Amino acid sequence: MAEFTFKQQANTSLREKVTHDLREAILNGHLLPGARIKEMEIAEQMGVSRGPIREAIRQLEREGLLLSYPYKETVVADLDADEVQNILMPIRFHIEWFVVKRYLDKLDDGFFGKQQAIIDEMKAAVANGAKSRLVDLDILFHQSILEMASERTVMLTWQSIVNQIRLHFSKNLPFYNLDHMEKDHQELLDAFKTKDLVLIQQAILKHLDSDDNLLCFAK
Amino acid sequence: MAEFTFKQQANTSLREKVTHDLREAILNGHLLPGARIKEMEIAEQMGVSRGPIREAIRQLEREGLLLSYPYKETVVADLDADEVQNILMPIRFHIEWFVVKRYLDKLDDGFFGKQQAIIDEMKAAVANGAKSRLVDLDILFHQSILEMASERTVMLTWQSIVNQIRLHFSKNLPFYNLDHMEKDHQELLDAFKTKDLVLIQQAILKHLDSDDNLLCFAK
DNA sequence: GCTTTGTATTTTGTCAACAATTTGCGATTC
DNA sequence: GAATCGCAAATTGTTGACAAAATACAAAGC
Repeated sequence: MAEFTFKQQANTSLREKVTHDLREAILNGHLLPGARIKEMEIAEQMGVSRGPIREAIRQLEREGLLLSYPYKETVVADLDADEVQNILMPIRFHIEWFVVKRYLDKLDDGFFGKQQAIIDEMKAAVANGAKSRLVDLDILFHQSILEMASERTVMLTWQSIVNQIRLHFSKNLPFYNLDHMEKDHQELLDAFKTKDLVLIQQAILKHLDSDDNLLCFAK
Repeated sequence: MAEFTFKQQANTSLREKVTHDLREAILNGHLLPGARIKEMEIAEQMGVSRGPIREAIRQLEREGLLLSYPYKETVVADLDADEVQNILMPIRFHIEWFVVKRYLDKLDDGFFGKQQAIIDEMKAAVANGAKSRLVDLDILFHQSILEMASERTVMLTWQSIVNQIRLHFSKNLPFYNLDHMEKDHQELLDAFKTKDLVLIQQAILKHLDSDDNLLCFAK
């Protein structure tokens, strides 16, 4: 039996907690696109000084969630559905394909089990109408693929797009037909299980397309 | 004739100047990968306080040039040539293709003239052996394509990869055969001039490949 | 000699005050 | 009454001081 060890302490700085809370507020729709971010207001509400707030703003600006105009104001960004579909989603597809191709040998039963558990929870979430949980599960499914690689550039690229994708889906959830969700991801997972790169590529491409088609107002 | 107007004042904050100078120091190789960034040291050298330095660090972290470990240190990132070639360059290709496809009507003589001027300067730079200028010109050529769109997501994505690409090329310049440079870009521009999307796509794909093949140690 | 412990130093993280800039608004002028 | 000006308030930008954490290193114990 493995010897007992303590878990690593979190050791998160205030800045990271602020970034996290501010990000969640945006993703959960408590701060809507166009809403002005006043540093002092948020600092008081959180009970911290403006320093960590400002650093968080710089980070979220890069994540595409905030727009900052020097000396003027910073506001919550608005996303263009078309840009998300035609720029960010294909980038996600691309890095996913890169990782799967390169780390094919890491596609083991442990991985498949984890993915299957996510899909099963999707099924439950669809049944319960737990829509926001579905968005999280979708992100989780795709992120866990990328985490196999744990390559810096992969994760950095992912982080620079993931929250825009998440916000887009949260915002447009009413326009999506969620019933497909479980089936689409199951097909993707089944393709992974074959370990056949041709089949996997086809499945990823199809997954991308299916997302596209679900968007009612797609151009 | 157009009426005379004054140019917009720069109105750059200290934070932005610090970010710029720090970025240039990294791109010009004055701060090598692994080098530790000490906030106080840089603040003293620049004659500013640590606030703007810290905000610049947050930004450059997101640009992939710095790595920050909370409560410990931040160091200059090292880039994996393979990741740049297989992740970042295809992303560049992708957003370029997206922009050209969508803004085909903006491909006018003014645009072609600007691009031709860049290529002409490439020719001169190759002749003079002005290598670092060549890297700038390559970036400039591709950036001016994206600037046609002035779409937020396009520019944000570009900014999150451009400096990694620039650093990669600066670093690996000795391994590239620069003679191709002018010819490759001329082919791309000629394809744009046809306004034929099939030809343009072929040219972009070929351009991506040619970059790939120039890399002597490519896997 | 090697490990462990305590301590000084260095460095990062946070804060609260101050400066610079923008914005809102009322007074003034034509 | 519309435009301009000047001032006050609000907000962002910057700073220097203080707090917390990590590191380096010497001393103590085995």
